[in-house]
Amino acid sequence: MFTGVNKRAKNLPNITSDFDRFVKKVWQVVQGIPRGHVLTYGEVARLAGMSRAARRVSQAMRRAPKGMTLPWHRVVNAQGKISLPEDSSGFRRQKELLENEGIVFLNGKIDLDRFGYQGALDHLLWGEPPW
DNA sequence: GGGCTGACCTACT
DNA sequence: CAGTAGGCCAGCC
Repeated sequence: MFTGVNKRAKNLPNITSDFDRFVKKVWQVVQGIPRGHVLTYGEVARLAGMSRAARRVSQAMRRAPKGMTLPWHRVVNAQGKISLPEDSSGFRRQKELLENEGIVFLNGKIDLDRFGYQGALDHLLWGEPPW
């Protein structure tokens, strides 16, 4: 019986699972986030075709090949906050990268209406940068 | 298989 | 606004 049909074959890289496809889509989506804007994990998941896979987005980004340039710092949680321990080097690096793009933190939070998905649309439609 | 852990999210108090 | 509860699902014992 083929009980393993739907299982991911770790040792057979040419067999791609739904999750593998999701991972690659996440890379594309993240690479498409314009400078000076952010998306939430949930939005990235939805744009990558799995609306309930927000917790998988970080996994996907960590899997990016070494040479690949991913603006991973442009992904934050739904509260507009950096989802890393505040005392970690990763937190400081992400915050610095975002601030270098003109993103403003207010009480440790990014205003998603300005810098998030909707803000990016407004920017495209009206040509008014949020910064 | 079972249990536990996350760079999460939404809904509800 | 803060805190909680339940849901989510791949990966790693």
